[in-house]
Amino acid sequence: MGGLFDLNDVIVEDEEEAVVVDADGISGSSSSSSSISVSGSSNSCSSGLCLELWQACAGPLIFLPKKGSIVVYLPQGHLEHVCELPPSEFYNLPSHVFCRVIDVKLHAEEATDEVYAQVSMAPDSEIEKKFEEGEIEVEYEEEEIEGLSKSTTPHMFCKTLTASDTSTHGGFSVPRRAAEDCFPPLDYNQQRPSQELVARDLHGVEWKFRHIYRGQPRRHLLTTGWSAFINKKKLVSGDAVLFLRGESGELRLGIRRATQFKAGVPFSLLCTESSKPSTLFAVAQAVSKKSVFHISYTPRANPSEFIVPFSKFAKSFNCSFAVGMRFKMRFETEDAAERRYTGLITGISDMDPSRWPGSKWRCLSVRWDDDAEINRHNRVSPWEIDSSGSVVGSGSFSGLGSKRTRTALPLHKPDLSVPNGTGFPDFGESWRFQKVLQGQEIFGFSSPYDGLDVPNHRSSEMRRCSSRPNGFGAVATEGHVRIPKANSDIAYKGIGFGESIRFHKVLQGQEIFPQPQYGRAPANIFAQDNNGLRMFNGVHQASPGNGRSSTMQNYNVHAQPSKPSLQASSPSSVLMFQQAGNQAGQIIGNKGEDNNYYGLFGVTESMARKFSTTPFGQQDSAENLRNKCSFIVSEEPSQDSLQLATSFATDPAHGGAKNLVPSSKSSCRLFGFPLKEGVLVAHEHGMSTSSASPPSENLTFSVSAAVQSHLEFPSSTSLSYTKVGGLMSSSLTGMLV
Amino acid sequence: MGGLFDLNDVIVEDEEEAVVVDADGISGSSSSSSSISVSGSSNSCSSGLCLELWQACAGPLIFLPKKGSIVVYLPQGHLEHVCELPPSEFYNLPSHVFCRVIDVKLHAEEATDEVYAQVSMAPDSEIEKKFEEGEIEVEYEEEEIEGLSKSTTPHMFCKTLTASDTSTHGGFSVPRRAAEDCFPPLDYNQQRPSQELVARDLHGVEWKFRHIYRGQPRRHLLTTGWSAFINKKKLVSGDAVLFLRGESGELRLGIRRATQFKAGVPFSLLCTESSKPSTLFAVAQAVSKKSVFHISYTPRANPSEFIVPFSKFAKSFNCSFAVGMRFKMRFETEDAAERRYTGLITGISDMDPSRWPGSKWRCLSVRWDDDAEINRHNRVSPWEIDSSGSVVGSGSFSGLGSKRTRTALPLHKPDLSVPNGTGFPDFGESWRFQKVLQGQEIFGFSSPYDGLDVPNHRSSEMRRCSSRPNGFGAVATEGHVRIPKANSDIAYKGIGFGESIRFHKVLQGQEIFPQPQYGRAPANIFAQDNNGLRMFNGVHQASPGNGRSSTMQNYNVHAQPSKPSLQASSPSSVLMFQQAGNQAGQIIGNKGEDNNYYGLFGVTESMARKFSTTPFGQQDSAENLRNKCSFIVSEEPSQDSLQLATSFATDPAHGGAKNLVPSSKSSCRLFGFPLKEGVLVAHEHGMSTSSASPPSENLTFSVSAAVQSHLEFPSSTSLSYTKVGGLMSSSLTGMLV
DNA sequence: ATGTCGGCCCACAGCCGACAA
DNA sequence: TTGTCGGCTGTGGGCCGACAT
Repeated sequence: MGGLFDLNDVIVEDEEEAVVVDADGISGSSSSSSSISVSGSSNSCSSGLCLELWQACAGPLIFLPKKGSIVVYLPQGHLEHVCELPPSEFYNLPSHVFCRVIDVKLHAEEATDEVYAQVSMAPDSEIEKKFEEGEIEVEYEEEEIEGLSKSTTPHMFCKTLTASDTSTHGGFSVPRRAAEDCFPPLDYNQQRPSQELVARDLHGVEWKFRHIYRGQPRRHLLTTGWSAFINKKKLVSGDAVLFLRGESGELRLGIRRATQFKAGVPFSLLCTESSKPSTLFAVAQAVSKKSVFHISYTPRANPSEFIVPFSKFAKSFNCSFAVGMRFKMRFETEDAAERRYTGLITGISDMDPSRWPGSKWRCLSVRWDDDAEINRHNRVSPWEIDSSGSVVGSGSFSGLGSKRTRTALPLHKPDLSVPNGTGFPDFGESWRFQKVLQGQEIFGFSSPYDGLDVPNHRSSEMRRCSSRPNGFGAVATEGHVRIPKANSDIAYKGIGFGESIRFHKVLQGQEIFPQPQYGRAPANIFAQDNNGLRMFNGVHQASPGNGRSSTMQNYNVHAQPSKPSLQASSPSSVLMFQQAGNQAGQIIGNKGEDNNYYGLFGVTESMARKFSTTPFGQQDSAENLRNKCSFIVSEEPSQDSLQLATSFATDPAHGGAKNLVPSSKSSCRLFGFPLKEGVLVAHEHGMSTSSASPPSENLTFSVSAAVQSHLEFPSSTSLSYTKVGGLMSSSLTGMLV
Repeated sequence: MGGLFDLNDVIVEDEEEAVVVDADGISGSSSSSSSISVSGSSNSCSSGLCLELWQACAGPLIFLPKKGSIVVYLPQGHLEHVCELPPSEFYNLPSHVFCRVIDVKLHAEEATDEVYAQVSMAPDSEIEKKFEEGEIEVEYEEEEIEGLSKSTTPHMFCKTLTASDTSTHGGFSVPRRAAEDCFPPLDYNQQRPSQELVARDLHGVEWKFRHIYRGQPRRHLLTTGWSAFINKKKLVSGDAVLFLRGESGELRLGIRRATQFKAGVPFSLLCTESSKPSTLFAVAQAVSKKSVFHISYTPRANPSEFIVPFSKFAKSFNCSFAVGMRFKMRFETEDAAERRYTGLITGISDMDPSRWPGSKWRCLSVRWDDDAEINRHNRVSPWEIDSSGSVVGSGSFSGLGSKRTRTALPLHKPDLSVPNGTGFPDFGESWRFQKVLQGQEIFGFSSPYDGLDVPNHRSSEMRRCSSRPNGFGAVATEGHVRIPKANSDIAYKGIGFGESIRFHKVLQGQEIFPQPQYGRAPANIFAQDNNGLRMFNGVHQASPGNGRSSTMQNYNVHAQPSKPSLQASSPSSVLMFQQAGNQAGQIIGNKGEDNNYYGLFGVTESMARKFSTTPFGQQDSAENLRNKCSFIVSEEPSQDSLQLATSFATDPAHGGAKNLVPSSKSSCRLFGFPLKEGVLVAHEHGMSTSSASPPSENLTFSVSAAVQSHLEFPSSTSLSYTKVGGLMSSSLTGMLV
């Protein structure tokens, strides 16, 4: 019995004390839960509740906003998240609110260890305006969106508890790898090596376990102290525990209860402390007054993603979705693993047509491929769909996801060197810009469809996806407003065109190194397979051969052998094109299938392919048009919008528009350069590639179409083109009657 | 081992289910606590939470208002009761609000079994008005005020748990009497008689215990099932359990946790569910709008009696309190027993002079005789003092409590045979009543003091105790408006003089049987010891020889051998006089001892003694004056009041007053007859004593003095003397300039 | 590699009368 | 009469390797 020591009386405190820790030293004042203030990407784990542990408990798929970052707040999602009858004021909120994250505090409920966050946000009208005008460029950092757990916490494991683990009869059987990876090494020379482990939970409470290596065959076990933990935490078979070894070797201990949305009451809450401080009324008030508001976010209790990173949201704006499209989505499986599921978009319609018409919240009706699964909504939001883009259906249809796109007509480029006072060109100025416009083009919509038995609706089915009924956002312009990295302390008042001067310089090195995302490796952008040009966004974590994301796997297989000229290594951030014969675009006008959208489409992949052979300048416009015009939907088929769309495409009388008609056939290599990516490139390459490209390559064009059927205010469409300080800026502005 | 049976698996449900029961069949909708609606004196105990059990758990001293009864709501007390910062509106409430009790729902907290009640009350301006005008007569039913447990629940016992009872080592030792009284009989022929007991707690949850009679010597024990109960309820040594056998033999089981106000957190709550629905703001709003409001009353958590039965409150208005007076008060001791404590009034002042000037809430500063005791306030409200009246101090002073008194000038007696339509005389009508009044008298204040070294303040110290700053209540009239019994469904609109006709009849039997209180036995009223006349209120439950209420014990000893003419048996409801030499009265003008009252006094005991030698008619007036003029206090010494007082006493020019000046030396046997007591007497004696007394003895006199220093409205003083229908009624009404 | 089980030990809940207050 | 204690016993927590997957 050598080496056996009794831990019976050194386990943990018996009292359930509320341990409040706050990394900022400013107490969260919540006595019933632990808390930590998260500022930026600070990984400080000194107190009980550390970011990594929180994120690990929340799960890898949980998005945690960062202080200073920009997010989109979705009232509808919030409504789903809380168990509160909203006041009528709440319904006056827009369907989405662009916000700057003021503060994020991490909490864990004292009783259940349920993780939640209290997020303070300030509606940001600047961002909103810029987004509407298409001036915000989506910065792509998946790390900001997805969880940090895997990348930043090397030594961790999560095990779903077995019946044996949770019975009173014995202890906890530690998987060998996990023990070797996370626990201090044992002296295996002893007959029964053992040691005492001390791990702190989310509240900073210490738990002590006897860790022994014994049995025949040998295995790692936690014995003494384990049942106390099980009992205190009320863990049952099916719940999961996770151990996490910090940098300095200290152990963290978290739990993930089994998701129990199925049969009625979730274990956790639905209506507990974490939902208290929200009070939708306060939110409604604050949002309408553009002042800071506070929400409580309990990610595991209700998977309603009502705070979405701006980039994810914006990207979804740029993606095409159509009935019949196939897609993938990531989910957490019951055993806390991650898994991709595929499904089919069966309809596109408002979730709540009366209260939030035009909202994209769960606007996609879907049917999942594996039917019997519950736990998944049959309505999803566009941004929930895997960012790698849509997946090819059964040979009949091609969805398109693009990494970097723009929204609609008209497009213009801001004056980078001589910003005006506001940072935005006003209406009068836009005419000035028109003079210098060049290389831009307006397309009508000619979108043959195939598959799905819906007859010729084509362009008449075009709808603009207006985020608000009054249709602001009808004019989208492209600017180069940079969204600062999430963890920055950059005052967001300062991010106007003044900053864009900096971009001017770094743009020098941009050239043909697009999208170096994730900061991990240079991007592999273009992959051409037998059928045409494909762009990948392959940042899925498919373990080769496990068959889970076989579709993506296949794309990788296709892409890699045929890699083109550019330096390419990791499959991150790759746009994906699909060859679909000569179909110029896919428009599914599935009239009436869902309640109030007749159909939805964007300028599709094949359209882009077609334009990809045009010379550079025009190319860019075409690409932008394709991207920006996706998701053009309005509530009713309107002759106005139809006329506008076709007039852009055909009427040369629109000021300067005729100059923008694309000629044809150029490389698409310069498509989709977010300015921020340029910055990243410059940083990564040390500004070393500053000279090669011709001046025109420094330009970024975008096209926005003002298509608005409800004319609550004068919609304008303008086109302008200006060159200032070596940078060309274009804007198309046209008055819509 | 015969007779042993295993109950281990039939104990109780392990799940802590919320059992909601409602005797009305209308669910209380509270899922976290049991509830029952109490209507009137319904003793229905069919559901889990029965009134008797609730009252037993609350304790015998807890007042539980009844639906339909009249109570006084005291905002200051409410403030002490809750843990809520009151809104400013709350401070605008009057210091006391007369209310009709609309509904009472009994609850018990699910987690702690803490009993609480949710009371709905409606401010009743009629009652308020009538009270101010002195038209309301205090009906005396102690049962309404005190708990019902003793009188209505015959088979019950309460035992404070010993260390052995609560240890895991053994079971619960049942006192023999208790077991025999409450439990089904055992078959004592068996060697170890045992049975299974099933008892339901406040929530209706069943608990099963093995009841065995064993050991040497034999004793009753609860074994199997007991520790489960202890553990579930988290009972510790010092807490008490109580068993209660209902009519149909079913067992009830309640707990009374040890009071733990001493060291910080009371076990129970301070801020739990029961305090939620109050929200002082809502109360403030409702009261100001005279609409129904709801409060939550947790009697054991905080002994703040902020709902007082009207009779108790009104009676306290009629009692004299003066600095230096000795008094008794009942308390629950730590072992859940009842005990009287005595103390000395050391000051009379506003508790919160700025916010509630003139409020009687805890207006008495007291010093307790047994010093070291905590748990007791050093400020008490007048109505908390034992209803039997004050107790004689250390030979220096005698307080006097009278059963039935009136308030102030002017007083009049209603027309018993011709009720007016409203049931209440208005001011004009009071003149009409004056005609039929008779036998009433007004006394000035001539109040020599002795004891306590305060110099000659006497009448100059006289203050009117105005319950509201504007001094309503300055004119009090006497009527015979009867407050219906609490449990009655009598519409309170109908309680006018019509009913008082009844009094007319029962008054016949009134004669000299005063204060048959508690409805238990004929009253022993007068007891004369060596030093003089004493009146007892001896309804304490002093177990002889335990030394707990030795003072009262002594009084009893004194009283009984010398009982006077009246039939007297139990020591209930006995007025007590104390001979204090020739000291005519005790007026302590302890100027400045408390903040804004210079002093306070009523017509004191010695005054009454002095008058007790006068012939009957005057006697009665004197008594009434003493009672009614008690608590005459104004914020400042006023010449007006002084003049008035002395003029009453000395000026024979006041109409009829000279007739009423007490001559001297008569028995005090007729002092202090509340009309209601007359009723009770009549009931108890079956109207049998209707003839013997001379006509004058059938009269009831009362004198009220309108002594108001702040003349916000014309104070009036009138005196009239009338004989109507064999009843003499007098009223003095004089206009005070 | 690890989930489950039987064997075993031991702490403690809990029933008993003895004893004393 | 009843509070506390020592004695006794049964239950179940919990550590162990065996065995099977």
